[in-house]
Amino acid sequence: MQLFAKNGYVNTSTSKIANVAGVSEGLIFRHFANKQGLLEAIVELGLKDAESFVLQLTKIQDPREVLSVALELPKYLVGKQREFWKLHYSLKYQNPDFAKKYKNNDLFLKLTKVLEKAFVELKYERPNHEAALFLLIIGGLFSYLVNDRSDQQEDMVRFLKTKYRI
Amino acid sequence: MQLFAKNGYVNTSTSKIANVAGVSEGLIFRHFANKQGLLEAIVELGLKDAESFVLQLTKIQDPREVLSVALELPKYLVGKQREFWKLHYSLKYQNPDFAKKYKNNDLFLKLTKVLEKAFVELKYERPNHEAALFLLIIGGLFSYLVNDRSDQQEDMVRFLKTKYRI
DNA sequence: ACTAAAAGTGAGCGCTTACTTACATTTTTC
DNA sequence: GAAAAATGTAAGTAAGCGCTCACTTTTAGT
Repeated sequence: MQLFAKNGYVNTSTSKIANVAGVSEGLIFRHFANKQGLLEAIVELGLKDAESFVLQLTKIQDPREVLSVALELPKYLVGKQREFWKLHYSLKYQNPDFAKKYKNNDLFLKLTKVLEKAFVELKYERPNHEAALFLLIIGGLFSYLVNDRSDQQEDMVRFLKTKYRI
Repeated sequence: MQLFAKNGYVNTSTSKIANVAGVSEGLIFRHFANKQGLLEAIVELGLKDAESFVLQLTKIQDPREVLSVALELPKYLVGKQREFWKLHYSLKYQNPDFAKKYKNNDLFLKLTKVLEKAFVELKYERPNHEAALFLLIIGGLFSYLVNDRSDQQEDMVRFLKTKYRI
């Protein structure tokens, strides 16, 4: 994951991976059918964290709390698995197979529904649009962090919390 | 640009480029020092459009009109140069040289200042934060379009225009 | 018509790539 | 404790990569 995140999938050779991991190159191909298989195993592992975070969100009652915690999602996840999220963004625009698989992932769908419910309870006029906008903003916070602009991210989160009165 | 945008920089070989362009591979290296040089020439060309759009923005007087036109920026630019912006996003996470060069580009800086001025004139309480948020949202609209979700983009733009009362 | 520069060609070089294969060692199973 | 299965290795392989180079063709000025 470190190598893929740092140099990109295509620029990371299996020989380099084996070297850094301290095993022979052939072993990679015994455990995973091919290079893409290794990638998929890595991604699967990394997604588990995100899933458990969203699961926690669904259990929160207070809608303001839901929004507040959702705003912390980028910082929490990127802080915990920086390499994985860098990798995530690089793959999105680099690896067609990954992009396709990712679109079918229901993680963001779940998150949207939780946000929608919160905006309904807060009696916003158009909760589904508000949820979509909120998700878009969260995406922006992610890219702040992945691109090493955590100061801007902190500042923006603070501003958003006052703007949304949470 | 088409090939780079579709398959990524690393996955596009110079021989393929020459083949599609209908010239010999050697010619690429006579006109541009190397593969990276070809990329830079392509990017330079594509950025010109974006620059002229931002220049137009600076000439608009009415602050509401500034915001309204700024919201149309993604649709306008991606519509005009779809391949270029796909390429842009893929490079951002794939090509370190490009990412570095892009950070120093003052295009987004100019855009921020125009937005700040508009929010000052509209008497928003914290115009610089509002401008940063607006820019973040515009970035999200870009990624909608680049990832083939233009319906969502249209819908979101309409929602934002009512939300910002423009 | 001559000429020098510019534009274009394509074979091929050295190197790296993902992946295979033949073989050795360790672990599991009964 | 031996057979079987799983795990590991090292030395390959063919294909593809960016790039070079000796060469031919086209263009433009006198």
